[in-house]
Amino acid sequence: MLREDVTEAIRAAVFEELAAVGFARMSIEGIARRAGVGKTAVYRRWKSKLSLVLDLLTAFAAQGLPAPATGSLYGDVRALLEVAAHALRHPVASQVIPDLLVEAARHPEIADAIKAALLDSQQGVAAVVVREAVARGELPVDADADRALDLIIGPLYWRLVVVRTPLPQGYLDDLATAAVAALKS
Amino acid sequence: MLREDVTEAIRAAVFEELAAVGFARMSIEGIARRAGVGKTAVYRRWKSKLSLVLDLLTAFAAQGLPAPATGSLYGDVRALLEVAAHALRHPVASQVIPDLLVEAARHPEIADAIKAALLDSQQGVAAVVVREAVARGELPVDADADRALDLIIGPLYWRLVVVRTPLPQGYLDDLATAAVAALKS
DNA sequence: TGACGACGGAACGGACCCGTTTCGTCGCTA
DNA sequence: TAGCGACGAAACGGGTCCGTTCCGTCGTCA
Repeated sequence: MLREDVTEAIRAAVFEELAAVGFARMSIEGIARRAGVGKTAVYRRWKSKLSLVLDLLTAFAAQGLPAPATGSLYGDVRALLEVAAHALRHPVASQVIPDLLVEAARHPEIADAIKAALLDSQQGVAAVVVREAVARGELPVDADADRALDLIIGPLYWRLVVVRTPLPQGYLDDLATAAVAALKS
Repeated sequence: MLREDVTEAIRAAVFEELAAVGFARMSIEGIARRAGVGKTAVYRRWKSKLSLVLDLLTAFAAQGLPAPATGSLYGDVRALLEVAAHALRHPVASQVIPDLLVEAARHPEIADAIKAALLDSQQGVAAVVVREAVARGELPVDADADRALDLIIGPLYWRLVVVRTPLPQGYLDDLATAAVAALKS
């Protein structure tokens, strides 16, 4: 009989707190405070900070990711970059994702959850894109999907999350062209 | 008249503590404990956790990074990847660097220090590599050094730090080939 | 040999958080 | 309308860390 609106307020607060202070500094008291809720309401639902975050991640994983099907390798790559750039430009996501990736190195549960929520679906999409490009004859039959993902997402992630420099006009088109050239090499 | 051996022990402890628990969880008490030193010795030298880390970063920045000069674009790119992979495979560095990058979003001072310690020197090296490749006619005259760095380092960083999957045999060679193809596109 | 100063250790009051318990309130549902 | 249960608030003892202060020790230099 837990009230759903309270549950949702807590979930939202976790997300905001994660972005604001990061997993390491995040506290149950802080979450309850931000959610306008008693600590009891939080502990009634989750047993620790970690399970709270894992719950959020698995909910996110359930969404899945649609594979693009534009009919050309360039089009598919460009679409992938668009989706990724949109996600990584989100101020909250661009803060939360790297933070959790760092914590993943210390908490295997987080590593597993992130793998399930983000990496697996991305790798799945990359596999589909590569397979279709091979079927069209755009890539050799021994093309590797993991390598493809590295070449497509890597530069964008580096630029948006690590360097954090604004992208020039047309940069995604440029990256897509470069990635296709790299894939065919 | 501060004892240099104590100073050095503290610096080493900061590095280890940073790798073990991250900047957010790191405490002066923990550093002193790990260094086998009184808190007083730390506060006598630095005024806060932040200045401690900034000091470490600027010391690191002073080292600089030599630009490769192998005589070919592929050779230079391959050499860059080798150096970066060596650094990012280091268990301590691969923990500390992403952690500080995340904190950089919350502390402008850290962002500046990282830019000076890592990004600027890398961008400088990339600029040299691109300029020489242009001089050799391997790249068009309008080749962009920032884009080059994204294409070279991005996939490697993504793979080593985000996905954290072991690299297959010959993967650096492969990445170098792919990066060169991307650069020429 | 005496004075100086950095040292490690211990303690300070204050802050924050942990996870738990108790309380009175409020909104369901029977 | 009576009862049940989730709610927010507050307090609990216990923990860690903050930045500071005091102390007794030890090495150095005059």
